Amino acid sequence: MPKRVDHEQRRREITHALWRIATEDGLKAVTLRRVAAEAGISMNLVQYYFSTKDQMVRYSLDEIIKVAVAQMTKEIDAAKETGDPRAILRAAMAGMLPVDEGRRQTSIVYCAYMLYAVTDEEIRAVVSGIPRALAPQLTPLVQAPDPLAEVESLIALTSGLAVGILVASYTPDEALGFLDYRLDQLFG
Amino acid sequence: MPKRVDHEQRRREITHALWRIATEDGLKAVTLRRVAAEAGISMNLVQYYFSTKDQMVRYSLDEIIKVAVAQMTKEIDAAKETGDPRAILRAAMAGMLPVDEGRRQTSIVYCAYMLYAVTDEEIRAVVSGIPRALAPQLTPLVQAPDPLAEVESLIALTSGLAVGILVASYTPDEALGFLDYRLDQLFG
DNA sequence: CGTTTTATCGTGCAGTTGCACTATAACCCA
DNA sequence: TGGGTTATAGTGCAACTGCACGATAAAACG
Repeated sequence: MPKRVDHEQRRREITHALWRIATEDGLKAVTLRRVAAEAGISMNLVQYYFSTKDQMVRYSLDEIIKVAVAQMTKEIDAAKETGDPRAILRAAMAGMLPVDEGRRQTSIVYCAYMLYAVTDEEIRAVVSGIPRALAPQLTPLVQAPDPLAEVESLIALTSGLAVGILVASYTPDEALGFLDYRLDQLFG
Repeated sequence: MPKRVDHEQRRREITHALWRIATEDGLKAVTLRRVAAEAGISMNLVQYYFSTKDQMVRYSLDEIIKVAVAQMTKEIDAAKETGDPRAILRAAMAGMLPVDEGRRQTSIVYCAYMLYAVTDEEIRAVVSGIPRALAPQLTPLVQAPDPLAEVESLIALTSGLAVGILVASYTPDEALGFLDYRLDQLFG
C-alpha cells in the first residue's frame, strides 16, 4: 500500500482547503469536488476521510473553533504577563476581530458558521455556548456594578464589530477605535 | 389574458415566500421550485416575474432592508413623541433585535444577507452602508466626548446582540438587559 | 515470497438545480 | 367579434450535486 498516512493530519489538510473556499466564496460554495480540487486530491479521497459531506463540514466547524480559541487564549496569556486588566481584555477582544489576514480567515469562517447556526439546530448547539463560556473568565478583570453584564456587552460589541469589518461597514482601525473608546469608559 | 396583475405586488408575494423559507432553513434552501411551492404558484411564474434567481434574491434583499428600515423608523418616530432621548435610542436599538416573531423573521433574513455580503461584492455594497447611514441620525441624542463613537458602538453592540439571540446565546430578555445596562451608563 | 491492507483514483448514478422552450386560456382593444 | 396580448402552466435539458461501486498500485505482514 502507499505510504501510511496520519488520518487526523489528512483531515486537517482537507479542512484547511474547505476554509479557503469558505473564505473566498462562502460556505455555499463548498462542494466535495471543489474541496478536493483545492486540497489537490481526488474527490474520492475526500470521501475516504469523511464518510459524508455533513461530517466534513461539521468537523471543520469544530476545528475552526479550536483554532479561534487557541488564538485568543494565546493573546490573553501574552497579555496576562503585563498583569494589566485592560490590556488583557483588549487582547481578548481584539483577538476576535479580523484585523489581519490570518484572523480574517478565522473570522469569516466563524461568521459563516454563526449564520449557519441560525437555521441549523446541531450547529447552533455548538456555537451558542461560546460567549457564555468566555464571559466568566473575564469578569474578574472588571470592576462594575454588574461585571457579567459588562463583559457580555463587550463580547457582543466585539462580535458586532467583527461582522461590521467583514462587510466593510468599518475599517479594522475604526473598529479598534470603537473598542478602545469603550475600554476608556470602563477603566477611565 | 387572465386578470391583469400588479407586477410589483406579485414580486412582493414571491419575496415573502422566499423570506419564509430563509427564516426556516436559511438562504441555502432557497430554490426556484421551493419558492414557487411556498408561494403557491408554478415555478415558471417565478421565472416570469424574476428573469433570474440572483435577481430574485437581490430583490428580496432590497425589500427586507426597506421593511427593516420602515419598522425601525416607525419605532423611532413613536418614541420621538416622548421627546426622551434615551427612549428614542432604546426604541431604535430594540427595533433591531429579534424580540418577537415579526422581528425575528426580519432579523434572520437580514443576517442571512449579512453573511452573503461577506463573500459577495455587490450585496456587500448594499449592506455595508447601513450603519454609517443610521449613526448620524442618532448622534444628536447623546452627549459624550465622541458622540459618533458612542452611537456606532451602540449599533455594533445591538448587532452583536441580535446575532446572539438568533443563535440562542442570549434570550431576548437578557439581550434587552445588556442594552439597558449600557443605556444606564450613557444616561445615568 | 505471497497475500492481505490501505491509500488512492476513475466512473457511474439518481436526484436536484436554474433555465429555456412551447403551449394555452383568458382578457383587452380595434 | 376577432386578433393580439398577457398571465399562467407543463416539459425538457444540461450542469452539477453527493454518494456508491469497483479498480489498482504499493506497502505491511505472515
